[in-house]
Amino acid sequence: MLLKDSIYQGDCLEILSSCPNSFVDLIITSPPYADQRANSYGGIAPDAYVEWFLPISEQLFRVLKPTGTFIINIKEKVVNAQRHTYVLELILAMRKQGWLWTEEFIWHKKNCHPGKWPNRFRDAWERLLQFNKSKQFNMYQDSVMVPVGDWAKARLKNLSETDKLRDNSKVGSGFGKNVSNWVGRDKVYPTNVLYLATECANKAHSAAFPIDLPKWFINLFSQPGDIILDPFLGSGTTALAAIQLSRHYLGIEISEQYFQLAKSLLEKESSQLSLFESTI
Amino acid sequence: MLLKDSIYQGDCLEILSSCPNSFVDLIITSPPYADQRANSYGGIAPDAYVEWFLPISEQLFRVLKPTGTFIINIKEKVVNAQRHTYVLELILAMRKQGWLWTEEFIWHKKNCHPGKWPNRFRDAWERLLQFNKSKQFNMYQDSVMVPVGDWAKARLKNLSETDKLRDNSKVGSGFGKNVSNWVGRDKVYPTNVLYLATECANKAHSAAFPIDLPKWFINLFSQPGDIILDPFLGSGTTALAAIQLSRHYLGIEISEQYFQLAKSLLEKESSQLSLFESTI
DNA sequence: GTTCCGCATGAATCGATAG
DNA sequence: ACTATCGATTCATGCGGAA
Repeated sequence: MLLKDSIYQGDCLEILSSCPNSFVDLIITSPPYADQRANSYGGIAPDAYVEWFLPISEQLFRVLKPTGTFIINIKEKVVNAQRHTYVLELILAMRKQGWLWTEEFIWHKKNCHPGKWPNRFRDAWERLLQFNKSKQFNMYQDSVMVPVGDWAKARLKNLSETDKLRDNSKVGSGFGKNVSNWVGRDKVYPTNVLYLATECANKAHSAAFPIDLPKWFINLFSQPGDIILDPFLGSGTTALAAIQLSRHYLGIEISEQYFQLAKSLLEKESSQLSLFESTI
Repeated sequence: MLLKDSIYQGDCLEILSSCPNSFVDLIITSPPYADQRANSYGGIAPDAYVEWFLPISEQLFRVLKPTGTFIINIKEKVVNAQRHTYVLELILAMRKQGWLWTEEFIWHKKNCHPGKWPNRFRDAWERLLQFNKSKQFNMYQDSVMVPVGDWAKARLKNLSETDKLRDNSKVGSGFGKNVSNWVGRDKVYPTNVLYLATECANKAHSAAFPIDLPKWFINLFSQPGDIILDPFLGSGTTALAAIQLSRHYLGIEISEQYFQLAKSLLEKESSQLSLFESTI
């Protein structure tokens, strides 16, 4: 039996087996991409990726509540000058397991990895696949509404000199017309594209994705007190986001090194939180 | 035998059959989405989409030069509260036809259609799938370079100074190369995400993509004088882009109404162009 | 105390070289 | 022929020391 607000070190398939059915409200994870993180996961070969992941997604299906959501952050790598198809095949295979493929959000990365090649540009986006067990899943859209002020500010920023040239678009003229759709409203709903920067590598503790990413989905698909699971915890970003939003968390990480890092970061966060609460 | 700089009205499968092998340099198209444009295409059902498209992509494979590129703008629709899988299946099936799935660009729509649903947000992106016949395809990256990000303005005021030092520290053999790459640099290569407004040049119709989209790919994957094909021409945006960039075009459109619209728009553009040329 | 600037560092990919 | 390793390429970001 797993405890709430805990993280476990070990193989997620093993640890998940001691988790009850219909236990968690939301799963957010970023599994190791094919051939990445070879030291902890043995570098799953692209051709073997689906086969490797399916037993895990089967367990995740079991532990997720019927109203819950599963968000998976993934991107196919280039193999032999082509995009590999393991992500496409994974979606098709998970549907056969019973998952509903509800939506595909896009993480548009503000700062992607540099590089230059004769046949392709830098990869500036990743998939955020949303899976559900039923059509009646919990979604709290109002919690992620964007204030019109911010929205306008963001759009105006895009009209800066540089961005005008970058996009080579006529937003200048078309802008007013579209703005008029929103004038008078306090908040607007976001879209299915998230435009965020990756966390910089030389930050104190870099993570695969920025904390705003799990935070956004936690707000959207859960309520305070719900349980958030991340079976590939890494440095603990998902659990950190859960704490900061008053949700319970459950984390699994196979690598001793990442586990210790996550542990210390979470302890630090918790102590700061209780310190803060005691001073109120 | 098809003529350059012409558009044809009829079924693209039929008309393509009279097109020679290895004839066109670049194909850009936005095929009718499943269940859309029901009046012209009989509303292809999502489940029948792949079956309907494969004979067409087979013809396109034949008419494309070995160094050419095929760009297809597509997005799966929502069926029964799920994203349908016909696009994923189409990619897998086209690979079996011999196509290489080189890349997936994202069109991040700046101002997407407003709307609200209980279980999803507004859809602000579409796929731009790149297929090739061989790994050695033509790509002219310099033609689509964009201004460097804002960070450079604030930080690289003394760039030349820095780069001189950087270059001097290296061995003399590389002299000049690195300097020319960086001194006075104000442009960088773009990424695989295109952030464009949905606004299209002519508002008489809907569904078409903005002309900057085909223009970007025409600049990237072809040279002046090359032949650009769009087997689902619609209102003629692709051909218009080709004209404006001094490429030859070839367009096919089944709908009489769209065909006439494209024809008049192209004639107008051509006459303006020749008028402009005669005044030089 | 602000602002400025040098520097290291990436969920990367390709081509060449080596075994 | 086929796999493994390595160097070259690129640009946005945060930290820390300097002005």
